[in-house]
Amino acid sequence: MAERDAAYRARLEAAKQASTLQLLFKAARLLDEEAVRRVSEKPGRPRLRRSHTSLFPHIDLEGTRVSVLAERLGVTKQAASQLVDDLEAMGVLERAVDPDDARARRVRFTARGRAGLFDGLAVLAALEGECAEKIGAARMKGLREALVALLEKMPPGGR
Amino acid sequence: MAERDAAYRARLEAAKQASTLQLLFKAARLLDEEAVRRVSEKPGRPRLRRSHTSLFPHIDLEGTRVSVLAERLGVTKQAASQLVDDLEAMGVLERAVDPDDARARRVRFTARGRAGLFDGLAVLAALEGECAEKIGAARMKGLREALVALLEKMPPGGR
DNA sequence: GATTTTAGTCAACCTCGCTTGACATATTGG
DNA sequence: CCAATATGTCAAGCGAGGTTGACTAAAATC
Repeated sequence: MAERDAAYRARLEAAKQASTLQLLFKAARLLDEEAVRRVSEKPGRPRLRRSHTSLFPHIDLEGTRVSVLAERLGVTKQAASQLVDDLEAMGVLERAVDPDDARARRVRFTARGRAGLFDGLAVLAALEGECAEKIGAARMKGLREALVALLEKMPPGGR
Repeated sequence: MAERDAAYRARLEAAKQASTLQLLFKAARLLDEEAVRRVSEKPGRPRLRRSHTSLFPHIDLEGTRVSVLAERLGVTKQAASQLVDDLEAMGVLERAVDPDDARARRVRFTARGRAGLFDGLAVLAALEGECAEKIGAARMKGLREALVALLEKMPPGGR
């Protein structure tokens, strides 16, 4: 029994030590938490949730229809509409008319929304700068190269 | 107006290109999804959720009290107890008596739970091997070194 | 030995992030 | 011009992942 326990412990330890993926997950989680913490720390900011921010990259400059947003997010249009509702109430997005189709609306950023977006990106850039300082430019470069290579080979087919 | 739009677009593009952190988040998310997909693909496995697996690293070999688990997870003991309930029903964990304290129970893995744990770690190791193949050993080493350095300088104080 | 604290559970409820279903309105296609 | 289709909203509901409050039983404290 004691032997089996020792073997168990040893295998667990080995797995922990070996897994670069676990390190990746942990680092991503911690940094993400830190970024969210810093952004939401700023007073006068609407209380954004992750589901809200995940919408942002999909909003085109000229405005994007709710159904298109839903498709890009992989959710129903009702769900997308709900997110837009929230962000509209916060003054981040607005629904403009679509000149080509009276049924549709074009969801786009307000001036305030754009400003907030850039603020958020600035926070991220600052955090990244701190990381580079801590681990050195060489390691940061290695990190970036590995991630770029990894992402290039990932999306198609998954495996 | 067209000028402002161009500036907006340019700033967004710059931010996207520059952010190694965003690459990190994306890679972690995709790999995590892939790992979860592979593990839950295996038939005959209990349907674990992330909240369940997040409990595992906190369970000691000799068993761990629910209140300790709650503390380590940063949730209430009721929430931790709920997770243990689920995993007990799946046959992954069990509540053993605590010889030192008749109020307490010691939550520990069942034999089946341990086996499943190692299966999961094996899946992770396989996925990591595939990544290394795709990007090359040198880049994988660079990735690992950067992550180790990063995590060493992160937990205390955060910033 | 009485009182207070600690370990754990039961029950009700909450928010978040979605879904399905029903519907009004506008556009497109035969 | 009428039927079929597409855009979006309203309403209800659900599962995940928690929370708070009330309670029991066993230790610890005095």
